Amino acid sequence: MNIGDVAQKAGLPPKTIRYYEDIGLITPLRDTNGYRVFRESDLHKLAFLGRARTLGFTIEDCRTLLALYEDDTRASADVKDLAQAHLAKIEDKITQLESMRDTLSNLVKSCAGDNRPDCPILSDLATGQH
Amino acid sequence: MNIGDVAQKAGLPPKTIRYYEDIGLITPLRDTNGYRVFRESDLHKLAFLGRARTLGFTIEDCRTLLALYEDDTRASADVKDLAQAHLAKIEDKITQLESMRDTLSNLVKSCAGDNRPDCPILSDLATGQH
DNA sequence: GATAGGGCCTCCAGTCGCTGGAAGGTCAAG
DNA sequence: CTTGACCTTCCAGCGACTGGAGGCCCTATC
Repeated sequence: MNIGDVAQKAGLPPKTIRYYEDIGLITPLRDTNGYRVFRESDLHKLAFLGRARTLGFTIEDCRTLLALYEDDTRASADVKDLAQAHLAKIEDKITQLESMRDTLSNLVKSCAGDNRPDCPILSDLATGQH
Repeated sequence: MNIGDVAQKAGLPPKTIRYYEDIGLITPLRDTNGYRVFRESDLHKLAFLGRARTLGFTIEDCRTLLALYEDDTRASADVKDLAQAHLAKIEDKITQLESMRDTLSNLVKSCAGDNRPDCPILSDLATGQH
């Protein structure tokens, strides 16, 4: 398989796949013409990576997850710990964003949105007073 | 005021303030010794920027917001549009993160987290099957 | 007057995870 | 033989800082 095929199948752009090789997440073979040659196992890893990234794991987390995946002597506790830590970060981010959303939506509601200059959004930003 | 004082008052690191000058958000004066000299108006702008950033506005949004703030002939509609667009992006992000959170928390729940290798988290990443 | 410490300066590099583009080799079809 | 789609490498840029090196300035103390 060439990079285009595997990109299609894994649902990742070729650029991303080359990048993953660069940082050592995968090591496809090479044809005599210099083209990358992907085995099934490479495709499998790429799909794994794609899903892990979709769940928001960092690249370094993905590296660890791949390593755990390939180690039959792993303890599931290690995977769970990683996932739990990541989950906690996501929950923090959600909380943060929700707070932004609440403030912003109040401000938006309170703004007339007409052609006059008076604007509670700007007043709030200027003074920090709600 | 020197950068240290204004950093304290505005709640922003000196590095960030220098960066804001670099990209033209503020233009403090200079003392004969080369030190930046901040006026009240600079402090005010920095506080404004800090609050806008806290609400998640991008730097370019902040630039626009500052410009609107300083233009008495603005239409509040322009501010509101900007805020609303930003709010929509935040809501999208929240939705995305919530989906990650839900998937992840299910996976975490289903994983024993002991010293055996069997792990539904890895199985899911490997196969895309829940 | 020397020195120590803190604060300030600039400039460069790195963060994260790609993404775009330039310049060029390869391959299959017509 | 040419066209066009693919592949290659390498370099630069995104956003919003942040860290660090190397060096000047200012004040206080000895």
